[in-house]
Amino acid sequence: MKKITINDVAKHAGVSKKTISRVLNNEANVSPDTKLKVHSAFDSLGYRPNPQARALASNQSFLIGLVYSSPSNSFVSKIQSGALKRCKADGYNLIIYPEDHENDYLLANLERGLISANLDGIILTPPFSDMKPLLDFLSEKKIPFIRVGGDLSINASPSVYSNDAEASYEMCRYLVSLGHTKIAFIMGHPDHAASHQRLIGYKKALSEAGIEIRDTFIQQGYFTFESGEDCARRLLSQEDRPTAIFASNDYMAAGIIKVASQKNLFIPNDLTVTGFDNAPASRYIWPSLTTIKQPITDMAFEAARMLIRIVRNKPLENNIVTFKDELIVRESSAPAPKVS
Amino acid sequence: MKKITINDVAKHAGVSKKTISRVLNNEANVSPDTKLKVHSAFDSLGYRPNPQARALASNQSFLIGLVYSSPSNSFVSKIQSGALKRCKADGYNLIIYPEDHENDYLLANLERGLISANLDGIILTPPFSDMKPLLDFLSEKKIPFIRVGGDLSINASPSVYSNDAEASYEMCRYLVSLGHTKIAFIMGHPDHAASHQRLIGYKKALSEAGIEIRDTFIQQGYFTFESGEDCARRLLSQEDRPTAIFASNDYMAAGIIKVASQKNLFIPNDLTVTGFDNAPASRYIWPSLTTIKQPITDMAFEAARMLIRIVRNKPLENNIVTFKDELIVRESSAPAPKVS
DNA sequence: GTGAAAGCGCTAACAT
DNA sequence: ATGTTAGCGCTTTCAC
Repeated sequence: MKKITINDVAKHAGVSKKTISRVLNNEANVSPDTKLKVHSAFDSLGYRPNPQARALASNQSFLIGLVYSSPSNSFVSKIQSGALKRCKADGYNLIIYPEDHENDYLLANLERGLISANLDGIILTPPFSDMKPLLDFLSEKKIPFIRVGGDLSINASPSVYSNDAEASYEMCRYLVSLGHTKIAFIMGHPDHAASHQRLIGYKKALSEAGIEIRDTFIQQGYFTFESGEDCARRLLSQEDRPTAIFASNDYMAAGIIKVASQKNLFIPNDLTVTGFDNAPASRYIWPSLTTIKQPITDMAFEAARMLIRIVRNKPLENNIVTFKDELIVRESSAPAPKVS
Repeated sequence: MKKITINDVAKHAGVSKKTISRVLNNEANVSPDTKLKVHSAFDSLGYRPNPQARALASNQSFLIGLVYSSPSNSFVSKIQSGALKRCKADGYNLIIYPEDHENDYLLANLERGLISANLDGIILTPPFSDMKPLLDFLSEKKIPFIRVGGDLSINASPSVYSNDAEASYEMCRYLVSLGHTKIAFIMGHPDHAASHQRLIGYKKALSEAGIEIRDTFIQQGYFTFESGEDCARRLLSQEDRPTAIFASNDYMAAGIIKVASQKNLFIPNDLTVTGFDNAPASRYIWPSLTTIKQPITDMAFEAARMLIRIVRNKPLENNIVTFKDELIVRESSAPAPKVS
């Protein structure tokens, strides 16, 4: 079975191969009549254009890169599915780059990998969306990129963004509304800009409510289950322990619940625990977690859409697109216990 | 900044471009001397071969497809990272195809997608590794593929495989050794061959232990948290309820734990619950799950390795490679309660 | 051990 | 509205 090429189709349809190419690329200036002929030739021959040949001739690769760190499987899954949906619809393939952002040779490896694949554009997710050297490198090489969830103050390039500070603020307002005043906060990995934004929201909400901010109630976590356990142990062994703990992601919140259960604290009656991200695990654990849902899939979809516009030299409607987070109340939060 | 091509390098090194090509592809018949010259030309010019041009000329795409359904983020994550590691090391890019295996147009869509990308080979994971029409289609089109975790009886093509029946058998033997006799089983999605294998292991272990197999103790689940809840409700409302429930994956086991907790059953003392897969959630929930760990990452790595050998027409050492699963005992299992 | 010429399957630029 | 020519950057074939 020989491979069918554009020449075979041209012969079969009785036109030049340039005309075939025109039909393939939906260019103007093809009569409806010939278009029909060409399409029927496609069908009867079962023709599939060779993407590598197109790529070479048109100096595009139709390849988009997606760079991410993988602390959370659910985040990765959502970001992939959103980006993929848009890419496939536009005829692009998605190449994934899961990278350990703490690797020393990260930048060199990544740069080599990205360059050698000859990508048309790159989607950067946290914490890569905030790595200035990487951003500068891509700019210099004139490789189009888009940032997802980065810090807007770092770089003026096109970004898709969700307001972490605001979502965190909303969560804390909710906790305050339940009557909590001893609210602890577990930070995310410091390399992620979002971690700092979430802290800002926490502080703002507490200040506005007239609640004193205690340093001992703010613990540094790293987005892992184990770091959540560690922070919980430190928090719950304090003499005047918090009645609510807000963790910067759901895995850390799960760690808190484990430690609390081991200490025979009943959740949510003895202790309110909330998370961030709406990971699948937030539904699987018991009690299920009150958390913040970010529209990650939609954000990735939009990021891919914008990137493809950039690649094709079409103007962007907006350089920054913002998405809204949502508070999801489940079983792990309850009114503060009455003071004894 | 102009793109540098093989011609620039040839000029710079004072050799023909064929020689450059030889060095690029590690072919024989290049003197060490010229090889050195060429490499230094690479460095000083910062040359990166254009993958699309190589692809076109050599009639390869250096693209591997990975097809999977996504019931479990952790499974997807492991399979991706294993396959990716091997692919990148060999100069291949991985294109992901997350597909809903229950979609009516699945086969047509998938076939079109796989063909048009011009992949060199395809990695098939469950339940796609067992879809005979798909396997036949790929064989007919002479697209190399490898199956991961499929049913060996369906197709004689190269496969990477783990013995689900045996792992399930081992888990049940463990439950029996704890003194359980009322052991229930929650099946996985019936489209997955592994689901049936796991049932076989369950039946074998119980029979060997002289335990009667009760139909009411075998429930049909679908690998989702919710299906686990449903099955648990049916199981735990029975008059003579089981003292141990073995779910075919961890998400369903999490569903059991939730339902049990709501019924004030204390795990593991009142009820033993075990899962399968060693998903991250199995550690995050409380009590943590006794489960089966499959070496998914290693299996995917091996699958990619074998596939690339096939693509390159190198002989396979073994057509079928088997991996061993491992029982992981955590907190959710305990000896059977004494009969009252 | 090295090179010249041809060509992979498509698109770009310029006719007509 | 359609065709002609050239060429994308590499590998292949075959010569030396």
